[in-house]
Amino acid sequence: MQSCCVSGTPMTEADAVALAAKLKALADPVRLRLVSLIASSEADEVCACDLPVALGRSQPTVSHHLSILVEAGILNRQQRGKWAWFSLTDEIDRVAGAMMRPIEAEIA
Amino acid sequence: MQSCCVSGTPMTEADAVALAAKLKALADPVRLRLVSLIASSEADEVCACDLPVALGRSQPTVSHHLSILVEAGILNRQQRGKWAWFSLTDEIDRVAGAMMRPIEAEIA
DNA sequence: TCTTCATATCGATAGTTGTCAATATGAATA
DNA sequence: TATTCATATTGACAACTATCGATATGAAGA
Repeated sequence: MQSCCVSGTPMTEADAVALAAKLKALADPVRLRLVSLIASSEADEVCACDLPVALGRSQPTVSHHLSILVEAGILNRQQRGKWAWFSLTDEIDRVAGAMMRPIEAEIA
Repeated sequence: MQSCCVSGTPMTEADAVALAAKLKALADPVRLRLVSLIASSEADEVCACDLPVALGRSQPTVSHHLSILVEAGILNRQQRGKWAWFSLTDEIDRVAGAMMRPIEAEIA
């Protein structure tokens, strides 16, 4: 039994479906860069207005990806004046640290 | 800036593509259950022969998912006699521990 | 209210994915 | 070598996805 799985019991079908949904929301290069842009930004948030240029995608495409991340509970959306600002949810902020460090180390 | 991203530099496009590929390999309920079955098994490996019943999928479908996980560097394949045995790669074992521990701690 | 502009939604399209039945491959044994 | 049986591959199909141009929505300011 691997060190990760203290319980010794395999994931249920329902748990697998739930976790797969979250991973699927993250498993796209544009969405990973969105999360990464926010996580590495000075104020921990970004304005949607900057993203089409930053990501090299059309405005509808960026909007599509943002809504997927919000839907998955990964991003918060906040309207401020004309602009929409996005930040990481608390849940993802907690998980992200543990996830990204070893994976980034692996890739490097 | 979030705690996860010490560097303060957002992910490059190439890094995002590479990480997305790994996450995509994991972002499926059947494949998560495969990984989970192996990680929680007594001997840290499973025989392919048991998987169609365990997962409720056809033999070709299971074979398809196994090959995706092997291709992504998540599973090792070892032929022993007529049977094929699958285990987690060292890389994934390391990452899995880091990923799952905080998530399990969260749940507990 | 009317205009402006940021963002979301719609509609379409090309590419990808999960699934299974049928078949091929390949290893052990008689 | 011939047979058996576990696994992989093929072929097909329905469902889903990333993308963009065009258009709608909705908020701020004139």
